[in-house]
Amino acid sequence: MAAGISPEAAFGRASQVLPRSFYVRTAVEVARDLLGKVVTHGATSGRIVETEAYLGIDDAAAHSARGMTERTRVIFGEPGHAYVYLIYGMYECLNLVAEPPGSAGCVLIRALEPVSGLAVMRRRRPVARGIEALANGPGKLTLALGITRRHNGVDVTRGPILVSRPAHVEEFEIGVSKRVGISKSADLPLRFFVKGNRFVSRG
DNA sequence: CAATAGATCATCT
DNA sequence: GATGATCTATTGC
Repeated sequence: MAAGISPEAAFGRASQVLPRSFYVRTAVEVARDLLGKVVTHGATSGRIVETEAYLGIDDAAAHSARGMTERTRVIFGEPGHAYVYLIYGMYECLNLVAEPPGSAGCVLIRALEPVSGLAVMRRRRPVARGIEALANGPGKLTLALGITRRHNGVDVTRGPILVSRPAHVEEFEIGVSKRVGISKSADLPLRFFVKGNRFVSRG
């Protein structure tokens, strides 16, 4: 490599943290566009391969469906922040807030393809057999990345959790299906995933 | 393979 | 007092 040429210039583009404007769109647009992006926390990071959109209106499955409460406050707040909540008394789920302040709408991150910090992830998820199982579910990926309710409300354009567009983006097809594990508004096609990717939580 | 039960608790009714 | 945007182990085909 020639002197004076940065690695970024040599490879064409650097990894770049997604700006606030990325999140100021509908939850569906943000959910689709988050596929292929990378979530980083500390030494661990993973590529998003599965998401679900939760809407501000006409979506009974969304936590925001009954208006703002103490728990759902961040969903109504500034886009580009993390909404982390406890599910089934045991696991935590990571969401990214979409849409402008005042408008509810968020995206559940359902599965990651591990990118860095694999050894740390394995330590945090000793029951996982292969690397596919480290983060192929919403409760698993928060464990693997060390994300907890402490991170509820953090700004993912600033850290300690960051979401970026990787320097090298591979092409992929987007699959669409019903969301997983809900009983209300269950038939809406709001789950998006990288077609054929082995780290998706189900086919 | 599929189906099911148990773990465990903050939030909301 | 009931309800989950889940995961794992176990049981049954």
